[in-house]
Amino acid sequence: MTGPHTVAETERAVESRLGALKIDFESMQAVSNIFRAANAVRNHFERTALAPQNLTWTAFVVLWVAWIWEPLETRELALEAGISKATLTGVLNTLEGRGWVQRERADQDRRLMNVTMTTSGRRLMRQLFPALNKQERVVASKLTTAEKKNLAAMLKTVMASIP
Amino acid sequence: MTGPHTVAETERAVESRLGALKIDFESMQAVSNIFRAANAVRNHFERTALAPQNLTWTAFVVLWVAWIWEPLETRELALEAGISKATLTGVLNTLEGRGWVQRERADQDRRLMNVTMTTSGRRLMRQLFPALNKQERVVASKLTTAEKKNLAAMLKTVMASIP
DNA sequence: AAATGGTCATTCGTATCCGAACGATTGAAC
DNA sequence: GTTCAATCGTTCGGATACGAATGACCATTT
Repeated sequence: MTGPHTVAETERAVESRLGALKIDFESMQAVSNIFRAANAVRNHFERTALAPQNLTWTAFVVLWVAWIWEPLETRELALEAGISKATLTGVLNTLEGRGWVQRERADQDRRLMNVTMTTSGRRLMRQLFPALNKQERVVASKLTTAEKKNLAAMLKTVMASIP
Repeated sequence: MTGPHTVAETERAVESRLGALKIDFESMQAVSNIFRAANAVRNHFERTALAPQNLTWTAFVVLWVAWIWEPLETRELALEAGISKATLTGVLNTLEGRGWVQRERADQDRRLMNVTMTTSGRRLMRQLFPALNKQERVVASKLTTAEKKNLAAMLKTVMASIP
């Protein structure tokens, strides 16, 4: 995941292309490492805990949100999972096709769609979530408890800075 | 991006489904906030600095790596950008179609493909990179310089923990 | 020089991913 | 009771995203 070039090499290369233009390298490094870490961790999860069920990270997140908060409406599920409604439609097709969730049109408001887990889906998550948490422990194993909390807090600060 | 439920509510809901099973919530929060932050920042960039050119974050990263290190081979570009060779082929088709990069088969080794920027691509990046760095500054604006470095370091620690 | 094992970018198949447009439905105004 | 703006999930179009298979090419061995 990490490229072969060092930070210093990159800064020199940027300066040679922009001259005197001021670039905030601390912000750049902080942000780019968020993306690198997210990709690396995501790939690790898909290769380990999620591989036996051939699940993508997104599909797992949707399944997890549905497991925790069911029954819930599609728009809530998309918001909580952090994906668009359009994406959720496709993911739900996948998950429903494998028999892990169910869609039902709401009685009161016929526009809404209620999502619930199936028995098979609940059984899967009871086994899968601890397995995934074990991998979360692995990727965070070199951080102290205080550092994990600090990391989460700083990332929340970043999100709170987005207009 | 952030869901409507609090951390405490989530932990209660997990415990009600797993009973006595031990879950490492600190690791879980640290990891899940990496994903949330990455998605939020990515969406912000695509809505602001990248919107005028209708560029995705991935396409920008590929363009950036090519700009800094050109000429370079496809496999190096994929490694440095953090995507697979298969994905890169599609992204390069997009970027080459818009006239920002060029592909040329290497003379010595006919298997290799060298990627270079076009004049139009270099002009774009000279304008686009400072605009993006401005947005990086925005999302990191509530962190001190020391915190930015600390954040980057902890994320590198996470990546180094992946087997 | 023919065979072989390795490496390269691409193609294929499948699954996300999103914005915009769409049809169905709702609730309120008149 | 009928317009009408708002909201729901889905569809559509285009762009990622990856593993596996593929065809081209290279270097080494026979």
